[in-house]
Amino acid sequence: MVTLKQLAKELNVSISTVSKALNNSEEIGEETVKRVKELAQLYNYTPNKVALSLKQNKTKTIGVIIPDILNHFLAKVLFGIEREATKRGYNIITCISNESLEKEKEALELLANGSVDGFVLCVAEETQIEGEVNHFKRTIAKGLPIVMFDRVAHDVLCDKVIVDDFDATYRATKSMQLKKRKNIAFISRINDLSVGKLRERGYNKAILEESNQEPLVLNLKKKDDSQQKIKAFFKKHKNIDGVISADSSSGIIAINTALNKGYKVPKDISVIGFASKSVSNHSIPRLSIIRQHANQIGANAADLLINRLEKKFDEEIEFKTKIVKTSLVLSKSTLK
Amino acid sequence: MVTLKQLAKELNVSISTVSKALNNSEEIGEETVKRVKELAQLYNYTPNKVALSLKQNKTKTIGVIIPDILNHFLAKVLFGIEREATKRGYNIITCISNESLEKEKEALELLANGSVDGFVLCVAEETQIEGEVNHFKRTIAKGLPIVMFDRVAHDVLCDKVIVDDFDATYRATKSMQLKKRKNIAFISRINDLSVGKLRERGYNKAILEESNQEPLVLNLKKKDDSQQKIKAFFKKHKNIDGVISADSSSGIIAINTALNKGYKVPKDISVIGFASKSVSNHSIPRLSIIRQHANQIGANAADLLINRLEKKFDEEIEFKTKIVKTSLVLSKSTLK
DNA sequence: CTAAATGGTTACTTTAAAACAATTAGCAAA
DNA sequence: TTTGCTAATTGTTTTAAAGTAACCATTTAG
Repeated sequence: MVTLKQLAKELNVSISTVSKALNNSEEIGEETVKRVKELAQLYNYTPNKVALSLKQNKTKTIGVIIPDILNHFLAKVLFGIEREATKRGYNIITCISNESLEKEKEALELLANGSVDGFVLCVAEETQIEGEVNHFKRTIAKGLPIVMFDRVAHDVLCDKVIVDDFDATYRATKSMQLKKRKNIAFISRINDLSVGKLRERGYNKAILEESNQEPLVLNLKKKDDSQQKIKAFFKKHKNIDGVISADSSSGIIAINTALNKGYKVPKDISVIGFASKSVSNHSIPRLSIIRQHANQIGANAADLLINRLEKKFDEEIEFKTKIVKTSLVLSKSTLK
Repeated sequence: MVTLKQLAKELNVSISTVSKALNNSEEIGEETVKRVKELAQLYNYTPNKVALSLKQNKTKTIGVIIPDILNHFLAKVLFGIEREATKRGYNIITCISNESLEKEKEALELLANGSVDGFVLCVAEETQIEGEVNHFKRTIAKGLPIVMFDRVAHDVLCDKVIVDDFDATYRATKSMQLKKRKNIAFISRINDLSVGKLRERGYNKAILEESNQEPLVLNLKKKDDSQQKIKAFFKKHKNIDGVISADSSSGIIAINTALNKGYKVPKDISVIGFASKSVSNHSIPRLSIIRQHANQIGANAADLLINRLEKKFDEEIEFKTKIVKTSLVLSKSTLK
């Protein structure tokens, strides 16, 4: 890598002349500017990012902490974050908390030593279960803004981007009720998460609004064999005619299990699930999905953070909570 | 963030005394060391990463460029890279090339300005199609080592981590032939990729070793409706009794399509596909998979890079190509 | 001789370490 | 006992990493 120093030496001028010439300062003569720029081009000079960061006390880098990269939704959000960040001239440093509070803490502390200007993160499962928030507060107190997405800690003052989880399942359930479904079950593998609970509540509300319906919920654990559990669930509750699923796999597995047991989908059982378009292909008929627009969530989160990072000194920005609305995309796993 | 300077001022000693005391230098008195360490602890001092990077001319950061984060395999490799890197004290900066040559070039150049010490990457599809490699060579010439994984550019001298793609499909096909399958088809949505081609060749070899068998290949385009194409394929070739799939979705869709058409799986049609364990759940019976050990691939790639970064000046390490062997994990979509 | 034009010096960001300086202890000689 | 020297101990100064920018210096034109 060429440095200003080397260019200066070769041109027989001072370092600052080179710097100023490259930054189009008025103080440097036209001729000199030209000479400098030509040599810089020749050697493919680019300012050293690290020196710049040190001098300007900002890194143009965002720390992203996600609990699980294998979660398709989170991966997609990451994609959205990356794209928006890149567009605005930022890089992202990614850490994976693996749903662990300890790792989340470590990642925050590791990157809060000048490596990044701020954080975009999704709270780890363990953190949510234990209700721990001090590490977030400490980071913010250090002057590093945080934007939380999807799973958020409500008692931390920061920007947030969330999904209308409650509404989404409420509306999905309602839409099934409109088609005369009377025994709609709710299947979830994310009962420990804040969003999982919200989704269940949305479902519950819709069910309880019908005087003759009762909630019927199957909560799966991470280690459970979903196929078996769902199969047993269907066997126990023979009158199920609809399924709302809260995570990206349960819906698909529900359809396949129902088909396997001889039910017709959607005639006998209608299914709607939180999932992405690509996963919806994994069943025939295709799963009707609640799309979360993960891309947008990521883009919004990055946007909020960068806006805060680039605000002028005098302006105070209030903390915003942005809700990205889900869309119900009906495919053939539900009757039109 | 507290700096050495602030500590030094408060302690009435020089900056370097503080620095040395914190680094357990022999040159500083026991008493002073204690005083310094106590204050540093009190203020929660951590060395500024950026200043350290500048001074030591290394960032302890790896640039990771992946073509597609929504690809489950690639996401899993990223996970492996992240874990290994974290374990060895490195951070990763992630860029997504979106399968585009241009973006890949940009990412390389963007990060080659001192942001990272080296790269771990998977070659973008467009790059493979166009056979462009100069941007890689330029980066290596700048002194930034590259490790390529999965899709690699063979005429670039660097460390590589690959999968035994050819062998994997060869063995999978052979295993079906042993079970008396006579009309085994090959379905792929990644025909443009080097690995896709290798997988097809492995299949071809096994087929052509049987005098009375002919290759039967379905290449899907990205924009195709896989369900429809596969359905049509089955309709056209009614005697298919086995399917080998090269990508993570086709196998699942093949099973579901076969079931939908009334075939019994595995009795009438046996299916084996490249896929991950979690996806194999998306069919009943579960898809028999060729596991690529994406985690290990990532860990190996990070390992190779870090070893090279941390080598002593005098030692020359030869460029290695590590092959991570796939495992054939048979589930109920194939007969035992 | 002054002022505009141009470019150089120096300071600053943070850290580490080589080189150097100051202090003091210990010991020997007067 | 006192002086002087060496060497160990302890700490400071300086340099270096790459960059920007405030401030200062030189040159030349008018």
